Amino acid sequence: MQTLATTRTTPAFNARPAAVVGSREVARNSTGQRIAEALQLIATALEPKRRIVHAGDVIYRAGDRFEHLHILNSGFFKLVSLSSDGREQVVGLRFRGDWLGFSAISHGVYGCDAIALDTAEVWTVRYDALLQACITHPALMAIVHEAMSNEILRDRDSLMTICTLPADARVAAFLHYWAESLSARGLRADQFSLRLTRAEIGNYLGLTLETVSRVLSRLARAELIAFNEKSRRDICIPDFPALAAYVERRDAPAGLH
Amino acid sequence: MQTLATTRTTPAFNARPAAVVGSREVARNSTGQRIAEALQLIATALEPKRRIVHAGDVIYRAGDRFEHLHILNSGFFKLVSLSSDGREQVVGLRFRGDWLGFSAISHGVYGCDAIALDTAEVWTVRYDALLQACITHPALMAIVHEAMSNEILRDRDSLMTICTLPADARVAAFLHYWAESLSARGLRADQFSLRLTRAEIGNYLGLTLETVSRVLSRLARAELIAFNEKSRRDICIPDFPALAAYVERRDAPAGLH
DNA sequence: CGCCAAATTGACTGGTATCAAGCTACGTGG
DNA sequence: CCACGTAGCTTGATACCAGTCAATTTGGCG
Repeated sequence: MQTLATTRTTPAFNARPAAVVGSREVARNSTGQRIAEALQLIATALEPKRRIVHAGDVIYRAGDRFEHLHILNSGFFKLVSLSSDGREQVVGLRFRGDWLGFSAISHGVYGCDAIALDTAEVWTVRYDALLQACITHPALMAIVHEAMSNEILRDRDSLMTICTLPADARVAAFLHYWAESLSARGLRADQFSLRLTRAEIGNYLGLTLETVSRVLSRLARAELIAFNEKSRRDICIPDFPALAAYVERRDAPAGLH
Repeated sequence: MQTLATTRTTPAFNARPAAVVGSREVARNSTGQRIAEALQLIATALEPKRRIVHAGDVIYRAGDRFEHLHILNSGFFKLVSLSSDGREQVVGLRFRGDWLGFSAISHGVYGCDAIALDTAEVWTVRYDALLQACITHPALMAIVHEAMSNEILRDRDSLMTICTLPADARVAAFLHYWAESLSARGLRADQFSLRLTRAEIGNYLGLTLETVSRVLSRLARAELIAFNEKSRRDICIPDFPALAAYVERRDAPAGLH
């Protein structure tokens, strides 16, 4: 990895302390609070259609005409793009409070498939109704812009992870991201189910499923993670800061041979 | 590359015929028209501050307080992110009509550096003024949302390129993207200057500068591109469809050993 | 002219992909 | 209840693409 010239001062970036809270807790950290407030406002200002979907359900497909945006009130989604020559790519993951469909605004057509990873509650609003409501509720416009802005930030983070990290660190970064997303929403982050197959994780990270599997085994051997006996899709993260440090250092903490 | 299950119908995706026009022409293709109209509206509704910047100039840095959005009226920019542990990543490129700073909305702080790649004209507007104007000019809100939506789409495309294509195709895809961006803005796309070093291209694509250099040499040998004598940063694309086909097929058209 | 950044090219290395075999969990039907 | 099929996962052996290291060339500029 080589540097790109241009001298600069280094901005201090941030890392919120990821407080692990019990799974039944109401979110009380700031991010969780903001998500809850945003959902509250959406609920009252827009009266979205609510529905429950199940793992594998598709709420829109690439090519479908765009008229609605969707907000995830609970559950997990993956977004999958398909290129004209048949390459498939997981381009994003979605959690409670996240929006789905922004990328369709510019072309009037969805650009990817949105697929539920488990049972989820989806709120749906008409885009034109949203625009109307944004004019009467400036706070709503702020929320929408914030959500789009966050999506852009998150995409850049993915790009950075994939372009600059070796396989081990990529998988560690993925686990870190997932845990942090849970934590920010007041869900327990020290023990959770991945809800993605090794193939899906690999695709998302630009790796093969075999590499993901090997890395997970290695991380477990190094005790940065642990598998639940029964179901190697359920993992524990005994020491979250150690995982974060592993991503940054990109070398093994004694034990990873 | 393996498939991710989930049977599906394949949406027909698109590819606008990239008309190559002379460099002095006013844009007449639809994309170029829309960019011109958007700029027009921004100019009249917002009266942005205009200024000229030069190659290497920085219009904002990661960590700077966010108050303004910027629109590129001419020239080229790169966006560079820096991770907390010092990894640098080119996370985007910007052309005429593109906005800069969306990713700062959610945190109130810019998340990357915006650096001019040559002489450029930048328009700057206060974000709060823009929000006001969006309420009185719904068309303006549509333009802003469209721009953010496009940015998200573009990021996903990058991710797909980097995750699913080998080095040769990535570089070809990059050239394709650059040429198409020029073409959409009414600039000549069959012959242009790259304005990025090999290191910057490599960083953007998740490759080393040596690999980029080798691939460019190979593409030239295969006559998919040609270098300008003097300055190997100026390239010709004699057969644009052939380049596009090369990206999709991901194997060499006779001659590339 | 001489310096320095950028680019090219070659030789070698190493990290992931690929190919392949076998294991585990789970659901279905006999 | 068990046999069987299948999807997901693990692990090993091998291949190969791209990274690393290094030497050299090219071009821009004071």
